[in-house]
Amino acid sequence: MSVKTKHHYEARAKVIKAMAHPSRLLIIDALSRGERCVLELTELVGSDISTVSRHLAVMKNAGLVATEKSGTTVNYRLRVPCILNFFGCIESVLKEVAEEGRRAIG
Amino acid sequence: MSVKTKHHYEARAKVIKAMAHPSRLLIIDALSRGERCVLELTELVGSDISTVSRHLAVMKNAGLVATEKSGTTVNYRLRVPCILNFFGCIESVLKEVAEEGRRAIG
DNA sequence: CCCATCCTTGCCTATTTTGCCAAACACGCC
DNA sequence: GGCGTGTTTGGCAAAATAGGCAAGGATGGG
Repeated sequence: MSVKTKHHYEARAKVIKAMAHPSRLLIIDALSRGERCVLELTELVGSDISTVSRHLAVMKNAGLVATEKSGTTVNYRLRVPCILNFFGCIESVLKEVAEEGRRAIG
Repeated sequence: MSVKTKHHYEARAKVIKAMAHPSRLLIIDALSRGERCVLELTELVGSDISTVSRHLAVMKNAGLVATEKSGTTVNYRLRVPCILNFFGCIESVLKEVAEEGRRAIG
């Protein structure tokens, strides 16, 4: 089954790191509804276009997204849709934390 | 459904960030097979115990793990087992990347 | 009370990440 | 070739992260 070498964990971590940023999660969310070019994503994220371009480069390098050129614009799409399943689990983590907070108060 | 405020993405990112490190993935892996104390995890990870303790603190703060004291030792356990489902998806990302690499060569 | 054990925290340094601006690059069009 | 639009990259500064050592709790045993 799983081999669990140090390198293996590093490879996994690289993929997860590529998601571990608010703007990148927003981008994933947007891409889950279809392809988007850099400019569109820039408007959604609200950072400088160079910043968004770099976020996308990180995600692409990790294998999360793929690109397709169309004239002068570059369209990004999700490459492995199963990452969308993460969010349900993340929500339940947040929910647990919230409940704990509530218990601590009341 | 999902509200998608900036704060929402930050909260999600915090949880994912808490996983985005090789040692922390190793810890999650270990905890998936049962509770472990700090010392046991330290041996598995191979870093200084203070480093491991801090990794655990980050993960706890994010809601990934919970603790239970037993005498002088502190046992950590996974709090939300669904995060284990991530790994299957991560593997498929890595597999895609590997295939792409192979295509690029041959 | 003192000690040993287990864990966490303070402090410091090295590294990585993030983000912007400006410059470069790519492409289609005239 | 020159221009405009869309994207990436170089360079830099600010901030966050990681890791070790040493010091500081906490807890149970004698």
